[in-house]
Formats: sequence, structure tokens, C-alpha cells
Amino acid sequence: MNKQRLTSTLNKAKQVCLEHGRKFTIQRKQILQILLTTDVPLSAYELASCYKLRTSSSVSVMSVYRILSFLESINLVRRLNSANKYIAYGTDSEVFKREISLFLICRHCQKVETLAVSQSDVAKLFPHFADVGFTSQTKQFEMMGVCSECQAKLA
Amino acid sequence: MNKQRLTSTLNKAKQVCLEHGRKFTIQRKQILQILLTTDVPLSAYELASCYKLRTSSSVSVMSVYRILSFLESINLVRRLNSANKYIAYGTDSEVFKREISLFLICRHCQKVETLAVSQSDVAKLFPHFADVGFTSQTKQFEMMGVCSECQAKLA
DNA sequence: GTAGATATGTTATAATGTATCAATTTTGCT
DNA sequence: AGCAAAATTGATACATTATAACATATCTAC
Repeated sequence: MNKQRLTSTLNKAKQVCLEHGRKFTIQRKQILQILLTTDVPLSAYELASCYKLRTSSSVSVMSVYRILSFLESINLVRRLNSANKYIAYGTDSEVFKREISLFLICRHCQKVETLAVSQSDVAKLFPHFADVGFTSQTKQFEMMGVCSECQAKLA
Repeated sequence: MNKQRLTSTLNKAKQVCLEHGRKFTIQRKQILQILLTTDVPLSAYELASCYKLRTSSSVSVMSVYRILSFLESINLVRRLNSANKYIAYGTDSEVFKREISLFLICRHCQKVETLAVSQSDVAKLFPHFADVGFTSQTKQFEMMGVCSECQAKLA
């Protein structure tokens, strides 16, 4: 992500915060910026370390968790259940805010690719899903595997 | 799960162990039995507590983790990433051993319903999946929501 | 300007999971 | 039977992930 794009993304993020009547504080901005400029998911503790390295300041892990929860609540961050790590989310396309996401997580390089899936696609995907009368509140699926680049390298 | 079915399931599990050249020890049997007779997923620590309550013996948490990893490796147990808990798996149908599973986890009663999904269904489900050249090693999806029974109760 | 909401600091603790080395039991082999 | 190698468990320590609780500071609205 180049500098220009980063700036514009952070500006959008600020707007989202304000729309929710919340503030885009320096810490929230830094945490989001770290996630945006790192191409692998990070844990809360890794984020706290990164914060110390990148800014001459620091942030407590407790605050990192609070910031992550907040950013998650307004859909700027997602938590990957299969890794207990966090990624920046939804700032590049409005579509992502209304769709279900599929995260493709590479076991080798850790990079995450995000695909959008619709509710109706999910219904199609799972043939017997309608039968059981389950109401889903899930906004994301996660798959582990090997990305195309790593496959090429390994071949 | 009634007593007869439990016995037969445990016998099948024993066979699976033996087929892998491993043993179905008393501890492994007890852990699996607890999971089979509990209708909600349990954490490793909960399993260790349960073990103490049900048997006059005990087991270290370290051993519980080892036992769970082993049972998982031969597909008799699955770990739910979204809950950090474990469920018994695959003993009632051979189909499950070859398919991808979809776990429907109820936020209210915690019960888990398991559906089978084929590889080809997955390909259909995610339209852009083939485009990115990702090789999946995922054997399960997880959805959080509300099961039909809890919906009825809440209505 | 003050009450309530928002945001962060600080400390402690809970919950989940792994590393390591020792002891024990089992298995296969001669 | 006897022995080496593998499998299993015990025991301890530690690492990682996450939350609770209470204090302080800052901002906003009236």
C-alpha cells in the first residue's frame, strides 16, 4: 500500500469513526496504520510491540484490545479466529461492508486474501443449510491453505 | 446419546485407533466419552475438570491437550476455532471422514449441528475462488447464530 | 461549568496453549 | 526372556491470548 492510498484510507477510516460519533484518536490511527502497512495478520501483543518500534511512544496491551474491539465494531478490523490475529478490513471497497467475507490464509507466507460472498451464495453452498432452520450471524469464513505465489515458489 | 450407541461408538473409535497403530487408552477413552456425552463443546480445561468429577481419577491439562491433538489427528475430535473448544466428531457417519464440515454453533444453547459439504460445493459457493489459485487445506467451516429450537423459545 | 459520555492508564488475573525433560509402559525383535 | 525403540503419561515451567476492575483524563452537550 503506497503512501497516497494509505492517507486516503486513513481519512476514510476517520470518517467512519465520526459517523459513529466516536473519535479517531492518534492511538487508533496508529494501530490501524500498522495493520494497513503490514501484509500479515498481527496479534494484539505484536501490535503493541510494533507500536513501540514505529512511534517513539507506546501503548498498553489492554488499550490495544480496546482499540481493536472498537475498530472491529465499526468494521475497520477483523479478527481471524483460526489465528487469533487481526487484519485491517473494509476500507478499500464499500461492498465488503454488506457482504460476507471469505479469508484465504496462506500457511506459508501468512498473507490473507479477502473474497466477498453473498448471503445467497452461502445458501447455495450448503445444500441442507435451509433445512435445519439455523439463523446465521456469521460475517466471515476462514480457509487455511497455500496461496498461488507460495505454490509457485514451492514447485 | 444412549448407552448402547455410546458403547458402539467407543468401539468404533477403538478400531480407528488400532488402524492407526495407536492405542485406545483409558484416558483417551474417557476424554472421548465425555465429549460424546456432553452436548456442548468443551475446552481442554473443562475436560480436565469433568474428568475429575466423572472418574475417581484425574488427568493433567497437558495430557488433555495431547489426547485432544491425537484424537484430532485421527479425526475423532474437532477443534472449534471460534470457541477454542472441542467436540467429538465423525463417529456416526463415514461420510464425514471425506467431506468438509460446516459447524452451526448456537450462541444461546452452545449446541453444535454438523452439516457435510463437498469440495465441489465449496468451489461453487465462492465464485471467485478458482481465480485466485488458492489451494485449500480446510476441512471445516464455522457459523455462529441461533438454532431453530432457541429461536422457537425466544419467539 | 458541570454532568455524562468517551477514552486511556494501570494493575492484576483468567484462560488457553506449548516446551521440556523424566518416568513408565508397550512393542518388536532376536 | 532380554533388550532397544517407540508410545504414553507425569510434572513443571512458561508463553500467549484475553478480560476484570478501578482510576484518571478528556471531551461534549446542555
